[in-house]
Amino acid sequence: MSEPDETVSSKDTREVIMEATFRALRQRGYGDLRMRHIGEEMDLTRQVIHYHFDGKDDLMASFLEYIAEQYEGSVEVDDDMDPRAELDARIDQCLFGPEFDEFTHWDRMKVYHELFAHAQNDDRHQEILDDHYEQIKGSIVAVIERGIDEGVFRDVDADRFGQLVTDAIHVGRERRISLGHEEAPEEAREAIDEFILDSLSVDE
Amino acid sequence: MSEPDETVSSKDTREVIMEATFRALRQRGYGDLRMRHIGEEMDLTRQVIHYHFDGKDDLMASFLEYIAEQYEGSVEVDDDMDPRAELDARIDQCLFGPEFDEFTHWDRMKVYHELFAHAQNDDRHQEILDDHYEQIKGSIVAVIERGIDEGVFRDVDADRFGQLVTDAIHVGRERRISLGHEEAPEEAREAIDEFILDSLSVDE
DNA sequence: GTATAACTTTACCGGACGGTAAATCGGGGG
DNA sequence: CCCCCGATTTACCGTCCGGTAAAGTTATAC
Repeated sequence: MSEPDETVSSKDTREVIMEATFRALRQRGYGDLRMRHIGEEMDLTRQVIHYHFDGKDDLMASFLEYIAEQYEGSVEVDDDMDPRAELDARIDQCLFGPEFDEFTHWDRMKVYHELFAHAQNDDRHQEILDDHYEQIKGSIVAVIERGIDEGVFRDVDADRFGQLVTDAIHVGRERRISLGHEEAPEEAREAIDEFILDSLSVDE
Repeated sequence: MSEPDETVSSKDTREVIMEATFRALRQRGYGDLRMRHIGEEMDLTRQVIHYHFDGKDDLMASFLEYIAEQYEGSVEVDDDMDPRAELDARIDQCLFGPEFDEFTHWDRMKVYHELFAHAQNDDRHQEILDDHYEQIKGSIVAVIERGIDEGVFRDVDADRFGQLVTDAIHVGRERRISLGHEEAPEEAREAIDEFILDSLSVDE
């Protein structure tokens, strides 16, 4: 039931369900999420969910793909940006923004990190999130490689540096979300600059 | 109901319940944990839990304190260790060991990180975990400060470096647990060495 | 206009959930 | 010997859960 349907209205309805799931998940958290709550966040009744998805597990897997896709699609960089500027933009985007439609960056991250933790008990979720991790890390690795080619970065192991940056972003967000450390994303940004990006520059 | 009881047997029973909770949590995961499952992991019936704890929420908060305490108590360092050796030992302990009784390091970490993610929806859990984070980070900051005093480390911001190390440990574990990246803890160890500890040494 | 297919609603179910009341057990003091 | 009381078991309950069957609605094609 996860493959896209043909008709227009069913696509709309699936979108409506995804947004309702988001709203319910934001308010209740993953552990207290009930099909009924999702229904209450829509104009439609909760039983339509069972028509469009094969039960709760399928819904959650589809929702995880939906939110990961939104995340990936949200990255905007100019083609003519220099590598360092693009790298900065990507990092800032992961740590601080952007907002679109009714949901804030931290709404999305709260839900994302909650599903991330749950993935250890769900192979399907783990697979989706691993793909997404590779995608995010890959986009950072790519810009580092471009910087090396263009001579603005030192000839480092791009994969390794990309992973460091990705992980530093992740833990900065998580400390804010799980422990309530409001300053954690800013601190993560500074640590990335000082300990990783500085050793990337050719003119250090 | 969280304060320690006086009698001997009630203390034993609480311990039995904690261990049963651990076993159930390891097998089922937090989201699928039921009072019934904990009962099945003990010789006692599940209703004794309600005699010793004020329901599931109180049980889980007590369990979180129990597991955090175990974690803290597990760190063994000699008093006469030099700061760099103690720092290495503490990092390795957080990343790789030790095991005690029937549970492995990763059993404990799986449960710990799952509760960590849940803390964003539970103020009591957040408070306990924040205290624990400060404790772990504090022990690392302390040894860095000692190293600075003894002249084996450069005069850096010990609090900042302690946080970097703590966070790098956390994300290395999480990537292994949530995404199944078996090599992540090793990579975290190498990254800590190369990017953080190297810039601590006076003889770089 | 009416047959058909897509979609939505109404009504309902069996089971699992956390929790409680009351009965029972078992050891120490009188 | 029995009473007391903390500890545990047995039996049970009201509620909520995810899911389904069937009726109703709407739009389109012929």
